[in-house]
Order: sequence, then structure tokens, then C-alpha cells
Amino acid sequence: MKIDPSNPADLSAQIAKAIKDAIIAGSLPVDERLPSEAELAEQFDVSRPTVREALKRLAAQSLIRTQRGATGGAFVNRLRFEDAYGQQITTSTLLLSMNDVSFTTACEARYALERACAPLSVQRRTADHLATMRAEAHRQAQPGLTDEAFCASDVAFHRALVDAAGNPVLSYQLAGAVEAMQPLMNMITFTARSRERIVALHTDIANAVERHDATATDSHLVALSTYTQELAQNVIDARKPRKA
Amino acid sequence: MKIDPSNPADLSAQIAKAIKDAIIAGSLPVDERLPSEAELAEQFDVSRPTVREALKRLAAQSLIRTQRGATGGAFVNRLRFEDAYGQQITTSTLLLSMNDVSFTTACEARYALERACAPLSVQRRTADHLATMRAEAHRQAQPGLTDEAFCASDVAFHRALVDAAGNPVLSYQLAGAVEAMQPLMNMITFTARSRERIVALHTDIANAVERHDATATDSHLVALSTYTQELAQNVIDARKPRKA
DNA sequence: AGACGTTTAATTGCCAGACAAACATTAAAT
DNA sequence: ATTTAATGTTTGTCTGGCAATTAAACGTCT
Repeated sequence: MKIDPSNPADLSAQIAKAIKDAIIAGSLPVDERLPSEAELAEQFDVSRPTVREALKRLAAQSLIRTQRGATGGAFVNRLRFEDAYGQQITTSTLLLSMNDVSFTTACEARYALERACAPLSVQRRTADHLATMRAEAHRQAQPGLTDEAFCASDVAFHRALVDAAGNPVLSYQLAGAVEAMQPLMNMITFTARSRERIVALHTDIANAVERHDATATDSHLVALSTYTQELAQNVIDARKPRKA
Repeated sequence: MKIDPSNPADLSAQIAKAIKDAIIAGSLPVDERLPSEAELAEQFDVSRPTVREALKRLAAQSLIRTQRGATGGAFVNRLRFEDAYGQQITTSTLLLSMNDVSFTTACEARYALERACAPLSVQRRTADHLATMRAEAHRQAQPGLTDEAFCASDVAFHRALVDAAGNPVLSYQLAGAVEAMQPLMNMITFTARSRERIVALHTDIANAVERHDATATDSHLVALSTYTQELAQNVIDARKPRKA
């Protein structure tokens, strides 16, 4: 771990990688305290600011947390699912916005993943999850709702469906797919809004989930996916003539 | 973006967040050059080391890249899927190792996601993807293979299956699920190895994919999932009596 | 002896200033 | 015109220091 080939620049990146590898390998267990910045500087034979830059890199990935004071220092952080959610969402959002991924591709991935989750959700859903889904569907039917609030409720509905599977790994993976789609869906609902249809489909899904009916849930999800793709196509068709 | 409430500590985190939000919001487009460290220090009214810590936080997330020299500086980085793969894999690995996720839960998530991907892969697979799958299956049948090499080939097989869907968003999501499972699978294959069975199932999958047979592919994936869970159960059962 | 306030030491957070290295531009020399 | 040298800009790193925070050690009083 103390290896640090003196060849190039970017010392802080090398130090960060060394510590990161040690954490991944398990030689630095959770809640273990790292040496103080001064000690690390001595070990790696660099200055303290360089060590600090390395530690900030790790902190940005939630790999460590720091604490001031006498018994303070940098501690290996237990990476929690909630922390990873946020990273996953921002990464997914940036990936979509920076790589001109088509709406079709993003939507396809999103519903493929959600359909993978649904059979488990149907089987294990609690009354709590079902209540959340119904509450969100009900909120979406209210007339005075802004577009942003509608989309947020839409996301909450689908997250409840995903969480009903009771598998935190799945919830983590789906978080990025569902939440990152929100800005893209916003662009669409502005022009081609037909909330009744979406609310109806959401209600269908909630009903099927309540009956533990996996087949019906899946077919309603497919219908929702198809409808979303249709909306996108309409928007694209409506925009092209203006440019041509 | 220049807002920086002077209340608490952690200035570098605040600055990093301000820049990050600007990138997400799109006010800093890809390849845009940020002001120099000295200018940023002046704008935020902090010292240059603090600015540098903030920039290192962003660099750790691949949000910026830096370049030395006269025309150098920090540039908004186009987040590529390949870069995100690595982050996704390490995050997933750490999540699994630090949160005592049961093998059952992880395996369930992994195969649920892969089964979601498979129908698309079956439909769109190219000869190239199929060749990769067959090559890996063939390699797995060779006798002199180490456990590590077998697992690596196993991962390569499933990644080929996932990539065959031709959806980079799905490939990105699945990367974490498939690759993070490798260490867990290693623990099992050490004791209860029956590679013939796995190779046979892989061959079945490749055959079904070649025939564009989604139903058969899915059933073989289910068989593989079931068999993996059985293996894990055997290992658990074999370990408990020793302790009790 | 025990409770309570004070000091002390360790540690992170932040800063000022400086030098080195890399790099592009410009000026000068051949 | 081409090559070479000078120059300026920017990041990378170092030195040294001070402030803020925190827990533990210490001492004092009841």
C-alpha cells in the first residue's frame, strides 16, 4: 500500500488509489482510522497538502469521512445504499445528457429493468408499498398539479414499485434508471400531456400488484412503456417539420 | 454558482458542489474550461489549496480533467460509459462487501437484471457477440483453467450476453451487477465446483441466443440462477455443522 | 472520593507565499 | 524561413504557519 513510484506527476491520485485499493482489498476495515495527515505525508514522502488532496478524492466517493479534534482523523466509511443512490443518479443523469443517448434507448433500458423487478415486487409487496403507490396515483389525478410535481410523483410511484421487491441491490440499480429519466420525461410531458392515461395505467398496475398478478403487472408495464415511446415519437415528429 | 455561504467549514466541498451543480445544470458545457485556480480562489474568496481540494473532488468523479501548461486548466469532462463502468463496479463491490448483503439477495438481483436484458440480446445479437460467448464457453471447458480464470471467463460470457442487447445504458447498469458478483462467486467455486454443468448451461444459452429463441434463453438463465443458488446453499449447509 | 471546570495535546481546516514543471506563444537569431 | 531562446501562464508540489475543534488529562472544590 505504501508503494508510490516516483515517476510521474499526480501524486495525490496515486495515493488515493493506494488507499482505495487497500479498502477494496479489505486490509482497511470499515471504521478503521487512517493515519493522520502528517503521518501519511511522512509515509508517502509527500507534503501534507498533497495528502489532503488524496483524501478529498476519497471523500468525494464517500470512501472515507473525516472528523476534527483530538480523536479525529479520516475513517473508512461504510458505504451505504442511500449514499450510493445519489452518486448513481447523478452519474446516470450526466451519462444521458453528455452522450446524446436517444430517448428510445434510455426508455428501453428503464422499462426492461423495471419489468425485471416487477415479478418480485408483485410477490413480496407489503401493504405499505401498495399504499404509497395508490397515494401517488391519487395525487397524479389531481388537477392543479404542476408538471414538476407530476413527474416527481411519477418517480415516487415507480420507486415504490421497485422497493416492493425488498431487494436493496435492485433498488440501488433502479434508482439511477428511474430518477435519471425524470428530466427527459419532463421535456415530453410539457407538450403531449395526457395524464389520465398515465394515471389509469398506474392504477391498473397498483391493482395487479395488489392481486399478486405478475402477468397483468407486466402487461400494464409494457403498455406504459409503449405509450411513453409513442409520446416521444409524437414530440419528435412534431418538431422535425419546424426545422425542415 | 458563485454563492458560498460563509457559515460552516468544508469550503472545498461547497465549492465542488457549486461547480458540480453548474455542470449538471448545463451552464458549464462539455470541454468548457474553468477559470484558473487563482481566479477561482479569488471568485470564491478562498485560498488556492482549497480550490485545488475542490477540483480534486470533481476529478475523482471524472467530472473534470486537468492539463498543465499555458493553455491548460481544468476542463469539464465528457463522462463516458467506460469511465462510469469502473465507478459502478467498485461502488457495487463495496456495497456488497460492506453491507453484508446475502448471496441470495445479490444473486437474485443479478439474474433478474440479466433476464431483463436477455430478450433484447436474443433479438439483436450479432455474430460477434455470439462468437465471444462461444469462445468463453469453450475456454471454460478446458481442464487446466484456474478458478480465477474460470470466473473471469464467466464474467466475460455474461458481459457479451448483456452487450448483445446493443443498449449502452443497460450494459452500464449490468456491469456493476455482473462484475461485483465475481468475488462472491469465487468463494463458492472453490469448494463446490462442477464446471461441466455450468459450461453446459452456457452452451445451451449460446445455442438459444443463436436461434433467437427468447423463451429457451430465459429458461436456461433461470436454470443457471437456480443452480447457483443451490451451490451457495450447499456451501452454507456444509459450513454450519462445523461451527455448531 | 466524586463532580466539575480548565488546560493541554492532537488533529483537521485553511491560508500565504514560493518554486518547479509543462506548455504555448512570441521574439530573436541563424 | 526555420530554428532557437525567452517569456508568460497554468498546474503540481512544498514549506510553514495559524485557527477551530475535540477528547482526554489535570486540578480544584465540595
